Amino acid sequence: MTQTPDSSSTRATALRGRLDEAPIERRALRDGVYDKLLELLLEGGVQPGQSLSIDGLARDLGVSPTPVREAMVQLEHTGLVTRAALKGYRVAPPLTRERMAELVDARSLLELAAVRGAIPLTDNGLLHLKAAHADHVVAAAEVKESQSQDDGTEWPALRRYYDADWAFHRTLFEHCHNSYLLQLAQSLSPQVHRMRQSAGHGVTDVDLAVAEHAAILRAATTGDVEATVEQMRSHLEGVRQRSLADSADA
Amino acid sequence: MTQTPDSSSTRATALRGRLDEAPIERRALRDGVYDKLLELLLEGGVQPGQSLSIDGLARDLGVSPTPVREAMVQLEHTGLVTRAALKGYRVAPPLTRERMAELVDARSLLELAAVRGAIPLTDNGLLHLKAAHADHVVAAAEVKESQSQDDGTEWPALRRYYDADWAFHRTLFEHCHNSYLLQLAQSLSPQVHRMRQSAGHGVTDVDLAVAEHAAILRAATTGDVEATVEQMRSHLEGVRQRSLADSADA
DNA sequence: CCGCGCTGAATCCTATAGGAAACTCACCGG
DNA sequence: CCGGTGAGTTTCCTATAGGATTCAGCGCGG
Repeated sequence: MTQTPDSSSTRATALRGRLDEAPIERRALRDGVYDKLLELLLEGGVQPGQSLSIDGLARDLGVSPTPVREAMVQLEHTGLVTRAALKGYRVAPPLTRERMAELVDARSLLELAAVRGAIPLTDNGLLHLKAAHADHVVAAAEVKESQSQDDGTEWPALRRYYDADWAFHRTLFEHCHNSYLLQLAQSLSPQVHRMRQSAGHGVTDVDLAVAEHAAILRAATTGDVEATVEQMRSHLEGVRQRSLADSADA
Repeated sequence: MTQTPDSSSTRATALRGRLDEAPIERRALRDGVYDKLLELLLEGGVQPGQSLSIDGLARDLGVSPTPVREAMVQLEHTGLVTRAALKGYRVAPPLTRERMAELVDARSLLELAAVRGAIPLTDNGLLHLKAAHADHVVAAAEVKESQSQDDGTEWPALRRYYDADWAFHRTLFEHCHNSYLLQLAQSLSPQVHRMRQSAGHGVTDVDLAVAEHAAILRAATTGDVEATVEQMRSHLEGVRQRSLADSADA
Protein backbone atom coordinates (compact mmCIF):
# COMPACT_ATOMS: atom_id res chain seq x y z
CA MET A 1 0.00 0.00 0.00
CA THR A 2 1.46 3.24 -1.06
CA GLN A 3 -0.43 5.90 0.81
CA THR A 4 -1.56 6.25 4.40
CA PRO A 5 -4.90 8.06 4.32
CA ASP A 6 -4.50 9.13 7.95
CA SER A 7 -8.10 10.31 8.12
CA SER A 8 -8.38 9.88 11.87
CA SER A 9 -6.99 13.13 13.19
CA THR A 10 -7.63 12.11 16.80
CA ARG A 11 -5.20 9.27 16.55
CA ALA A 12 -2.72 11.50 14.76
CA THR A 13 -2.48 13.81 17.74
CA ALA A 14 -2.05 10.83 19.98
CA LEU A 15 0.98 9.72 17.95
CA ARG A 16 2.31 13.21 17.42
CA GLY A 17 5.11 12.59 19.88
CA ARG A 18 6.42 9.68 17.88
CA LEU A 19 6.19 10.66 14.27
CA ASP A 20 6.67 14.42 14.33
CA GLU A 21 10.12 13.89 12.97
CA ALA A 22 9.03 11.60 10.15
CA PRO A 23 6.42 13.31 7.98
CA ILE A 24 5.55 10.70 5.40
CA GLU A 25 7.38 12.03 2.42
CA ARG A 26 5.98 11.28 -0.97
CA ARG A 27 8.59 11.83 -3.60
CA ALA A 28 8.05 12.40 -7.26
CA LEU A 29 10.55 11.12 -9.77
CA ARG A 30 12.20 14.48 -10.11
CA ASP A 31 13.35 14.41 -6.48
CA GLY A 32 15.09 11.10 -7.01
CA VAL A 33 16.71 12.36 -10.19
CA TYR A 34 17.89 15.46 -8.35
CA ASP A 35 19.52 13.36 -5.64
CA LYS A 36 21.23 11.17 -8.21
CA LEU A 37 22.62 14.12 -10.15
CA LEU A 38 23.70 15.91 -6.98
CA GLU A 39 25.57 12.83 -5.89
CA LEU A 40 27.23 12.60 -9.28
CA LEU A 41 28.35 16.22 -9.19
CA LEU A 42 29.55 16.15 -5.59
CA GLU A 43 31.50 12.96 -6.13
CA GLY A 44 33.43 14.70 -8.85
CA GLY A 45 32.76 12.01 -11.41
CA VAL A 46 32.26 14.62 -14.09
CA GLN A 47 34.72 17.13 -15.48
CA PRO A 48 33.98 20.86 -15.20
CA GLY A 49 32.74 22.19 -18.49
CA GLN A 50 31.39 18.83 -19.57
CA SER A 51 28.00 19.12 -21.16
CA LEU A 52 25.08 17.43 -19.44
CA SER A 53 22.68 16.29 -22.10
CA ILE A 54 19.07 16.12 -21.02
CA ASP A 55 18.25 13.23 -23.28
CA GLY A 56 21.45 11.42 -22.44
CA LEU A 57 20.88 11.68 -18.71
CA ALA A 58 17.29 10.57 -19.18
CA ARG A 59 18.48 7.48 -21.03
CA ASP A 60 21.13 6.71 -18.42
CA LEU A 61 18.68 7.08 -15.55
CA GLY A 62 15.92 5.24 -17.32
CA VAL A 63 13.41 8.07 -17.12
CA SER A 64 11.97 10.58 -19.52
CA PRO A 65 13.53 14.01 -20.13
CA THR A 66 10.79 15.90 -18.26
CA PRO A 67 11.82 15.04 -14.66
CA VAL A 68 15.47 15.43 -15.64
CA ARG A 69 14.71 18.91 -16.88
CA GLU A 70 13.05 19.85 -13.60
CA ALA A 71 15.97 18.51 -11.61
CA MET A 72 18.34 20.57 -13.75
CA VAL A 73 16.43 23.75 -12.97
CA GLN A 74 16.90 22.94 -9.32
CA LEU A 75 20.59 22.18 -9.81
CA GLU A 76 21.07 25.38 -11.76
CA HIS A 77 20.16 27.32 -8.67
CA THR A 78 22.84 25.58 -6.60
CA GLY A 79 25.51 26.88 -8.92
CA LEU A 80 26.85 23.40 -9.64
CA VAL A 81 25.70 23.58 -13.24
CA THR A 82 25.34 26.45 -15.67
CA ARG A 83 22.70 26.90 -18.31
CA ALA A 84 22.83 28.55 -21.71
CA ALA A 85 19.49 28.99 -23.42
CA LEU A 86 19.12 26.67 -26.39
CA LYS A 87 22.55 25.22 -25.70
CA GLY A 88 21.95 23.07 -22.65
CA TYR A 89 23.58 22.57 -19.29
CA ARG A 90 27.24 22.23 -18.40
CA VAL A 91 29.12 21.36 -15.25
CA ALA A 92 30.13 24.63 -13.63
CA PRO A 93 33.82 25.61 -13.79
CA PRO A 94 35.88 24.88 -10.68
CA LEU A 95 36.17 27.43 -7.91
CA THR A 96 39.16 29.73 -8.09
CA ARG A 97 41.10 30.61 -4.96
CA GLU A 98 39.43 33.99 -4.92
CA ARG A 99 35.96 32.54 -5.11
CA MET A 100 36.85 30.06 -2.37
CA ALA A 101 37.87 32.92 -0.13
CA GLU A 102 34.64 34.73 -0.87
CA LEU A 103 32.69 31.58 -0.11
CA VAL A 104 34.36 31.12 3.25
CA ASP A 105 33.75 34.78 4.05
CA ALA A 106 30.07 34.55 3.22
CA ARG A 107 29.73 31.35 5.17
CA SER A 108 31.46 32.86 8.18
CA LEU A 109 29.12 35.80 8.11
CA LEU A 110 26.13 33.48 8.31
CA GLU A 111 27.59 31.05 10.81
CA LEU A 112 28.68 33.71 13.29
CA ALA A 113 25.29 35.36 13.09
CA ALA A 114 23.67 31.99 13.67
CA VAL A 115 25.75 31.40 16.78
CA ARG A 116 24.81 34.80 18.16
CA GLY A 117 21.16 33.97 17.63
CA ALA A 118 21.30 30.41 18.86
CA ILE A 119 23.31 30.74 22.08
CA PRO A 120 22.20 30.10 24.73
CA LEU A 121 20.67 26.98 23.28
CA THR A 122 17.41 25.53 24.48
CA ASP A 123 17.59 22.13 26.15
CA ASN A 124 16.26 20.56 22.99
CA GLY A 125 18.76 22.41 20.86
CA LEU A 126 21.64 21.30 23.05
CA LEU A 127 20.51 17.71 22.77
CA HIS A 128 20.38 17.96 19.00
CA LEU A 129 23.82 19.53 18.86
CA LYS A 130 25.27 16.80 21.03
CA ALA A 131 23.69 14.12 18.88
CA ALA A 132 25.00 15.73 15.71
CA HIS A 133 28.49 15.92 17.17
CA ALA A 134 28.38 12.30 18.25
CA ASP A 135 27.39 11.29 14.73
CA HIS A 136 30.19 13.43 13.36
CA VAL A 137 32.69 11.60 15.56
CA VAL A 138 31.44 8.25 14.32
CA ALA A 139 31.61 9.33 10.71
CA ALA A 140 35.15 10.61 11.24
CA ALA A 141 36.20 7.24 12.59
CA GLU A 142 34.67 5.52 9.60
CA VAL A 143 36.57 7.79 7.26
CA LYS A 144 39.86 7.01 8.93
CA GLU A 145 39.11 3.31 8.76
CA SER A 146 38.14 3.41 5.10
CA GLN A 147 41.21 5.45 4.25
CA SER A 148 43.48 2.95 5.99
CA GLN A 149 42.17 0.28 3.66
CA ASP A 150 42.72 2.50 0.68
CA ASP A 151 40.80 0.29 -1.68
CA GLY A 152 39.30 3.11 -3.66
CA THR A 153 35.94 2.88 -1.93
CA GLU A 154 36.41 5.75 0.46
CA TRP A 155 33.83 7.95 -1.20
CA PRO A 156 30.74 6.66 0.64
CA ALA A 157 32.47 7.23 3.98
CA LEU A 158 33.63 10.65 2.90
CA ARG A 159 30.18 11.58 1.73
CA ARG A 160 28.72 10.46 5.02
CA TYR A 161 31.36 12.46 6.87
CA TYR A 162 30.56 15.60 4.92
CA ASP A 163 26.88 15.19 5.65
CA ALA A 164 27.55 14.72 9.37
CA ASP A 165 29.82 17.76 9.40
CA TRP A 166 27.21 19.90 7.74
CA ALA A 167 24.50 18.52 10.01
CA PHE A 168 26.43 19.84 13.02
CA HIS A 169 26.55 23.33 11.56
CA ARG A 170 22.99 23.12 10.35
CA THR A 171 21.81 22.34 13.86
CA LEU A 172 23.02 25.75 14.96
CA PHE A 173 21.19 27.40 12.08
CA GLU A 174 18.02 25.51 12.96
CA HIS A 175 18.06 26.93 16.48
CA CYS A 176 19.11 30.51 15.77
CA HIS A 177 15.52 31.78 15.63
CA ASN A 178 15.83 32.98 12.06
CA SER A 179 14.60 30.65 9.36
CA TYR A 180 16.11 32.76 6.62
CA LEU A 181 19.62 32.22 7.91
CA LEU A 182 19.07 28.49 7.54
CA GLN A 183 17.72 28.99 4.05
CA LEU A 184 20.71 31.11 3.03
CA ALA A 185 23.18 28.66 4.52
CA GLN A 186 21.53 25.79 2.71
CA SER A 187 21.79 27.60 -0.58
CA LEU A 188 25.53 27.92 0.02
CA SER A 189 26.04 24.37 1.18
CA PRO A 190 26.39 22.67 -2.22
CA GLN A 191 29.21 25.02 -3.15
CA VAL A 192 30.89 24.31 0.19
CA HIS A 193 30.68 20.59 -0.48
CA ARG A 194 32.13 21.07 -3.92
CA MET A 195 34.98 23.13 -2.53
CA ARG A 196 35.92 20.39 -0.11
CA GLN A 197 35.73 17.83 -2.87
CA SER A 198 38.00 19.80 -5.15
CA ALA A 199 40.63 20.21 -2.43
CA GLY A 200 41.12 16.62 -1.40
CA HIS A 201 42.43 16.85 2.12
CA GLY A 202 43.89 14.17 4.32
CA VAL A 203 43.01 12.42 7.51
CA THR A 204 44.60 15.04 9.72
CA ASP A 205 41.92 17.52 8.74
CA VAL A 206 39.26 15.20 10.03
CA ASP A 207 40.82 15.09 13.47
CA LEU A 208 41.20 18.86 13.54
CA ALA A 209 37.62 19.43 12.51
CA VAL A 210 36.34 17.04 15.16
CA ALA A 211 38.43 18.74 17.83
CA GLU A 212 37.19 22.18 16.82
CA HIS A 213 33.60 21.00 16.77
CA ALA A 214 34.11 19.62 20.26
CA ALA A 215 35.38 23.00 21.40
CA ILE A 216 32.32 24.69 19.91
CA LEU A 217 30.06 22.19 21.65
CA ARG A 218 31.75 22.79 25.00
CA ALA A 219 31.38 26.54 24.68
CA ALA A 220 27.77 26.15 23.59
CA THR A 221 27.08 23.98 26.63
CA THR A 222 28.16 26.75 28.95
CA GLY A 223 25.81 29.16 27.19
CA ASP A 224 28.51 31.79 26.77
CA VAL A 225 27.73 33.54 23.52
CA GLU A 226 31.05 35.28 22.96
CA ALA A 227 33.06 32.19 23.82
CA THR A 228 31.07 30.14 21.33
CA VAL A 229 31.45 32.82 18.70
CA GLU A 230 35.16 32.79 19.27
CA GLN A 231 35.37 29.01 18.91
CA MET A 232 33.31 29.13 15.74
CA ARG A 233 35.50 31.88 14.36
CA SER A 234 38.57 29.81 15.12
CA HIS A 235 37.02 26.78 13.45
CA LEU A 236 36.10 28.70 10.32
CA GLU A 237 39.56 30.19 10.19
CA GLY A 238 40.90 26.65 10.26
CA VAL A 239 38.56 25.67 7.48
CA ARG A 240 39.76 28.65 5.49
CA GLN A 241 43.40 27.74 5.94
CA ARG A 242 42.91 24.10 5.06
CA SER A 243 40.73 24.92 2.06
CA LEU A 244 43.10 27.43 0.55
CA ALA A 245 46.20 25.40 1.37
CA ASP A 246 46.10 23.19 -1.65
CA SER A 247 43.96 24.53 -4.45
CA ALA A 248 45.28 24.00 -7.91
CA ASP A 249 43.31 26.81 -9.51
CA ALA A 250 43.11 25.29 -12.98
CA MET B 1 39.71 29.34 -19.29
CA THR B 2 37.79 26.49 -20.77
CA GLN B 3 36.54 27.47 -24.17
CA THR B 4 36.07 31.05 -25.15
CA PRO B 5 35.64 30.91 -28.91
CA ASP B 6 36.53 34.55 -29.23
CA SER B 7 37.96 34.00 -32.66
CA SER B 8 37.55 37.59 -33.80
CA SER B 9 39.23 39.12 -30.79
CA THR B 10 40.32 42.17 -32.70
CA ARG B 11 36.86 43.25 -33.65
CA ALA B 12 35.48 42.24 -30.28
CA THR B 13 37.85 44.56 -28.48
CA ALA B 14 36.98 47.31 -30.88
CA LEU B 15 33.31 47.07 -29.98
CA ARG B 16 33.86 46.16 -26.36
CA GLY B 17 33.12 49.63 -25.20
CA ARG B 18 29.66 49.66 -26.70
CA LEU B 19 28.16 46.28 -26.04
CA ASP B 20 29.74 45.15 -22.80
CA GLU B 21 26.51 45.93 -20.98
CA ALA B 22 24.20 44.21 -23.45
CA PRO B 23 25.05 40.53 -23.87
CA ILE B 24 22.49 39.33 -26.38
CA GLU B 25 20.22 37.27 -24.26
CA ARG B 26 18.36 34.43 -25.84
CA ARG B 27 15.39 33.47 -23.74
CA ALA B 28 13.51 30.23 -23.78
CA LEU B 29 9.79 30.17 -23.11
CA ARG B 30 10.30 29.15 -19.54
CA ASP B 31 12.03 32.44 -18.74
CA GLY B 32 9.08 34.42 -20.02
CA VAL B 33 6.67 32.25 -18.09
CA TYR B 34 8.74 32.77 -14.96
CA ASP B 35 8.60 36.53 -15.37
CA LYS B 36 4.86 36.47 -15.90
CA LEU B 37 4.22 34.34 -12.85
CA LEU B 38 6.59 36.41 -10.72
CA GLU B 39 4.77 39.53 -11.74
CA LEU B 40 1.46 37.92 -10.88
CA LEU B 41 2.63 36.87 -7.43
CA LEU B 42 4.32 40.17 -6.61
CA GLU B 43 1.33 42.18 -7.68
CA GLY B 44 -0.75 40.29 -5.17
CA GLY B 45 -3.36 39.28 -7.70
CA VAL B 46 -3.62 35.84 -6.15
CA GLN B 47 -4.73 34.88 -2.66
CA PRO B 48 -2.31 33.01 -0.37
CA GLY B 49 -3.17 29.34 -0.28
CA GLN B 50 -4.73 29.46 -3.72
CA SER B 51 -3.76 26.48 -5.80
CA LEU B 52 -1.77 27.11 -8.95
CA SER B 53 -2.77 24.49 -11.46
CA ILE B 54 -0.09 23.62 -13.97
CA ASP B 55 -2.53 22.87 -16.73
CA GLY B 56 -4.67 25.89 -15.91
CA LEU B 57 -1.70 28.27 -16.01
CA ALA B 58 -0.55 26.67 -19.23
CA ARG B 59 -3.94 27.30 -20.80
CA ASP B 60 -4.06 30.88 -19.52
CA LEU B 61 -0.58 31.65 -20.80
CA GLY B 62 -1.11 29.85 -24.08
CA VAL B 63 1.82 27.47 -23.65
CA SER B 64 2.23 23.83 -22.80
CA PRO B 65 2.64 22.56 -19.24
CA THR B 66 6.32 21.76 -19.64
CA PRO B 67 7.74 25.32 -19.47
CA VAL B 68 5.22 26.17 -16.77
CA ARG B 69 6.51 23.28 -14.72
CA GLU B 70 10.09 24.49 -15.06
CA ALA B 71 9.13 28.00 -14.04
CA MET B 72 7.35 26.63 -10.99
CA VAL B 73 10.49 24.81 -9.88
CA GLN B 74 12.26 28.13 -10.08
CA LEU B 75 9.49 29.90 -8.19
CA GLU B 76 9.46 27.22 -5.54
CA HIS B 77 12.97 28.17 -4.62
CA THR B 78 12.02 31.81 -4.08
CA GLY B 79 9.57 30.81 -1.37
CA LEU B 80 6.65 32.51 -3.09
CA VAL B 81 4.98 29.20 -3.82
CA THR B 82 4.95 25.90 -1.96
CA ARG B 83 4.87 22.46 -3.45
CA ALA B 84 3.40 19.23 -2.20
CA ALA B 85 4.35 16.15 -4.14
CA LEU B 86 1.46 14.79 -6.18
CA LYS B 87 -0.73 17.63 -4.94
CA GLY B 88 0.57 20.58 -6.89
CA TYR B 89 1.66 24.11 -6.11
CA ARG B 90 0.02 26.73 -3.93
CA VAL B 91 0.63 30.40 -3.23
CA ALA B 92 2.73 30.59 -0.09
CA PRO B 93 1.03 31.82 3.08
CA PRO B 94 1.58 35.46 3.99
CA LEU B 95 4.51 36.50 6.14
CA THR B 96 3.81 36.77 9.83
CA ARG B 97 5.23 39.63 11.86
CA GLU B 98 7.84 37.30 13.28
CA ARG B 99 8.96 36.14 9.86
CA MET B 100 9.09 39.75 8.67
CA ALA B 101 11.39 40.61 11.55
CA GLU B 102 13.60 37.65 10.70
CA LEU B 103 13.70 38.72 7.09
CA VAL B 104 14.76 42.25 7.94
CA ASP B 105 17.41 40.86 10.29
CA ALA B 106 18.83 38.57 7.64
CA ARG B 107 18.77 41.32 5.07
CA SER B 108 20.52 43.71 7.42
CA LEU B 109 23.24 41.17 8.06
CA LEU B 110 23.94 40.94 4.34
CA GLU B 111 23.60 44.64 3.57
CA LEU B 112 25.92 45.79 6.32
CA ALA B 113 28.50 43.22 5.29
CA ALA B 114 28.19 44.42 1.71
CA VAL B 115 28.79 48.03 2.73
CA ARG B 116 31.88 47.03 4.68
CA GLY B 117 33.19 45.25 1.63
CA ALA B 118 32.21 47.88 -0.91
CA ILE B 119 33.39 51.09 0.75
CA PRO B 120 35.46 52.83 -0.37
CA LEU B 121 33.86 52.44 -3.78
CA THR B 122 35.80 52.42 -6.99
CA ASP B 123 35.17 55.31 -9.36
CA ASN B 124 33.06 53.03 -11.50
CA GLY B 125 31.12 51.81 -8.53
CA LEU B 126 30.41 55.33 -7.37
CA LEU B 127 29.12 56.23 -10.81
CA HIS B 128 26.82 53.23 -10.80
CA LEU B 129 25.52 54.08 -7.34
CA LYS B 130 24.82 57.66 -8.34
CA ALA B 131 22.99 56.51 -11.45
CA ALA B 132 20.92 54.06 -9.45
CA HIS B 133 20.01 56.75 -6.96
CA ALA B 134 19.02 59.15 -9.70
CA ASP B 135 16.76 56.52 -11.20
CA HIS B 136 15.30 55.87 -7.78
CA VAL B 137 14.47 59.56 -7.41
CA VAL B 138 12.72 59.57 -10.77
CA ALA B 139 10.74 56.45 -9.94
CA ALA B 140 9.70 57.99 -6.62
CA ALA B 141 8.38 61.06 -8.40
CA GLU B 142 6.43 58.85 -10.77
CA VAL B 143 4.88 56.99 -7.88
CA LYS B 144 3.74 60.21 -6.24
CA GLU B 145 2.29 61.41 -9.50
CA SER B 146 0.43 58.17 -10.18
CA GLN B 147 -0.89 58.09 -6.64
CA SER B 148 -2.22 61.62 -6.94
CA GLN B 149 -4.32 60.48 -9.87
CA ASP B 150 -5.56 57.50 -7.90
CA ASP B 151 -7.09 55.82 -10.90
CA GLY B 152 -6.20 52.32 -9.86
CA THR B 153 -3.24 52.10 -12.21
CA GLU B 154 -0.54 52.79 -9.66
CA TRP B 155 0.88 49.29 -9.79
CA PRO B 156 3.23 49.76 -12.77
CA ALA B 157 4.75 52.81 -11.12
CA LEU B 158 5.03 51.02 -7.79
CA ARG B 159 6.67 48.04 -9.43
CA ARG B 160 9.13 50.31 -11.17
CA TYR B 161 9.85 52.06 -7.88
CA TYR B 162 10.51 48.76 -6.11
CA ASP B 163 12.89 47.73 -8.86
CA ALA B 164 14.75 51.02 -8.66
CA ASP B 165 14.96 50.77 -4.89
CA TRP B 166 16.36 47.28 -5.08
CA ALA B 167 18.77 48.30 -7.85
CA PHE B 168 20.31 50.85 -5.51
CA HIS B 169 20.95 48.23 -2.86
CA ARG B 170 22.06 45.70 -5.43
CA THR B 171 24.69 48.08 -6.70
CA LEU B 172 26.39 47.94 -3.32
CA PHE B 173 26.29 44.15 -3.40
CA GLU B 174 27.77 44.14 -6.88
CA HIS B 175 30.78 46.11 -5.71
CA CYS B 176 31.44 44.45 -2.37
CA HIS B 177 34.00 42.03 -3.83
CA ASN B 178 32.01 38.96 -2.83
CA SER B 179 29.78 37.42 -5.44
CA TYR B 180 28.13 35.14 -2.92
CA LEU B 181 26.74 38.05 -0.96
CA LEU B 182 24.99 39.21 -4.11
CA GLN B 183 23.66 35.73 -4.72
CA LEU B 184 22.33 35.46 -1.17
CA ALA B 185 20.73 38.88 -1.31
CA GLN B 186 19.06 38.05 -4.60
CA SER B 187 17.60 34.88 -3.14
CA LEU B 188 16.04 37.02 -0.40
CA SER B 189 14.81 39.76 -2.68
CA PRO B 190 11.52 38.16 -3.80
CA GLN B 191 10.44 37.79 -0.20
CA VAL B 192 11.38 41.40 0.48
CA HIS B 193 9.26 42.51 -2.46
CA ARG B 194 6.36 40.43 -1.23
CA MET B 195 6.68 41.91 2.25
CA ARG B 196 6.42 45.41 0.90
CA GLN B 197 3.47 44.45 -1.20
CA SER B 198 1.59 42.95 1.72
CA ALA B 199 2.10 46.05 3.84
CA GLY B 200 0.72 48.71 1.55
CA HIS B 201 2.48 51.85 2.64
CA GLY B 202 1.83 55.45 1.71
CA VAL B 203 3.59 58.19 -0.13
CA THR B 204 5.44 59.43 2.94
CA ASP B 205 7.53 56.27 2.99
CA VAL B 206 8.77 56.99 -0.48
CA ASP B 207 10.15 60.35 0.56
CA LEU B 208 11.80 58.86 3.63
CA ALA B 209 13.41 56.09 1.63
CA VAL B 210 14.75 58.54 -0.93
CA ALA B 211 16.17 60.76 1.80
CA GLU B 212 17.85 57.83 3.50
CA HIS B 213 19.30 56.59 0.23
CA ALA B 214 20.66 60.08 -0.37
CA ALA B 215 22.34 60.00 3.03
CA ILE B 216 23.88 56.62 2.21
CA LEU B 217 25.12 57.95 -1.11
CA ARG B 218 26.67 61.03 0.54
CA ALA B 219 28.50 58.88 3.07
CA ALA B 220 29.63 56.48 0.34
CA THR B 221 30.99 59.42 -1.66
CA THR B 222 33.26 60.40 1.19
CA GLY B 223 34.59 56.85 1.37
CA ASP B 224 34.07 56.63 5.12
CA VAL B 225 33.17 53.02 5.82
CA GLU B 226 31.78 53.42 9.31
CA ALA B 227 29.71 56.45 8.38
CA THR B 228 28.19 54.56 5.46
CA VAL B 229 27.51 51.55 7.64
CA GLU B 230 25.76 53.80 10.12
CA GLN B 231 23.59 55.37 7.43
CA MET B 232 22.70 51.95 6.07
CA ARG B 233 21.87 50.73 9.54
CA SER B 234 19.65 53.74 10.06
CA HIS B 235 17.94 53.12 6.73
CA LEU B 236 17.30 49.46 7.47
CA GLU B 237 15.98 50.37 10.90
CA GLY B 238 13.54 52.69 9.15
CA VAL B 239 12.56 49.92 6.78
CA ARG B 240 11.98 47.66 9.74
CA GLN B 241 9.77 50.18 11.52
CA ARG B 242 7.72 50.96 8.44
CA SER B 243 7.35 47.30 7.51
CA LEU B 244 6.21 46.17 10.92
CA ALA B 245 4.02 49.22 11.50
CA ASP B 246 0.97 47.90 9.74
CA SER B 247 0.99 44.18 9.24
CA ALA B 248 -2.32 42.43 9.61
CA ASP B 249 -0.83 39.06 10.43
CA ALA B 250 -3.68 36.95 9.12
C1' DC C 1 46.83 28.87 -46.08
C1' DC C 2 42.51 30.85 -44.37
C1' DG C 3 37.75 32.15 -44.37
C1' DC C 4 33.13 30.87 -45.79
C1' DG C 5 28.98 28.22 -46.68
C1' DC C 6 26.69 23.88 -46.71
C1' DT C 7 25.10 19.35 -44.97
C1' DG C 8 24.06 16.04 -41.50
C1' DA C 9 23.52 14.45 -36.87
C1' DA C 10 22.73 15.45 -32.26
C1' DT C 11 20.38 18.19 -28.99
C1' DC C 12 17.32 21.35 -27.03
C1' DC C 13 12.68 23.09 -26.58
C1' DT C 14 7.83 22.62 -26.85
C1' DA C 15 3.50 20.25 -27.61
C1' DT C 16 0.48 16.33 -27.03
C1' DA C 17 -1.26 11.92 -24.98
C1' DG C 18 -2.05 8.59 -21.39
C1' DG C 19 -1.73 6.41 -16.71
C1' DA C 20 -2.13 7.33 -11.77
C1' DA C 21 -3.33 9.73 -7.81
C1' DA C 22 -6.19 13.03 -5.20
C1' DC C 23 -10.30 15.65 -4.41
C1' DT C 24 -15.63 16.12 -4.51
C1' DC C 25 -19.75 14.66 -3.36
C1' DA C 26 -23.62 11.84 -3.16
C1' DC C 27 -24.97 7.58 -0.86
C1' DC C 28 -25.57 4.33 2.93
C1' DG C 29 -25.15 1.74 7.31
C1' DG C 30 -24.91 2.42 12.27
C1' DC D 1 -26.62 12.74 13.19
C1' DC D 2 -22.04 10.86 11.92
C1' DG D 3 -18.42 8.11 9.73
C1' DG D 4 -17.22 5.21 5.89
C1' DT D 5 -17.60 4.04 0.75
C1' DG D 6 -17.76 4.44 -4.04
C1' DA D 7 -17.92 6.56 -8.70
C1' DG D 8 -16.76 10.69 -11.38
C1' DT D 9 -13.93 14.49 -12.32
C1' DT D 10 -9.96 17.15 -12.01
C1' DT D 11 -5.16 17.43 -11.73
C1' DC D 12 -0.61 15.91 -11.42
C1' DC D 13 3.15 13.19 -13.29
C1' DT D 14 5.54 10.84 -16.86
C1' DA D 15 6.32 9.27 -21.53
C1' DT D 16 6.54 10.04 -26.46
C1' DA D 17 6.78 12.78 -30.80
C1' DG D 18 7.95 16.67 -33.72
C1' DG D 19 9.81 21.35 -35.00
C1' DA D 20 13.81 24.43 -34.28
C1' DT D 21 18.47 25.27 -33.26
C1' DT D 22 23.26 24.35 -32.60
C1' DC D 23 27.53 22.07 -33.56
C1' DA D 24 30.95 19.33 -36.18
C1' DG D 25 32.82 18.11 -40.42
C1' DC D 26 33.81 18.94 -45.27
C1' DG D 27 34.52 21.14 -49.65
C1' DC D 28 35.32 25.36 -52.16
C1' DG D 29 36.94 29.97 -53.47
C1' DG D 30 40.08 33.79 -52.50
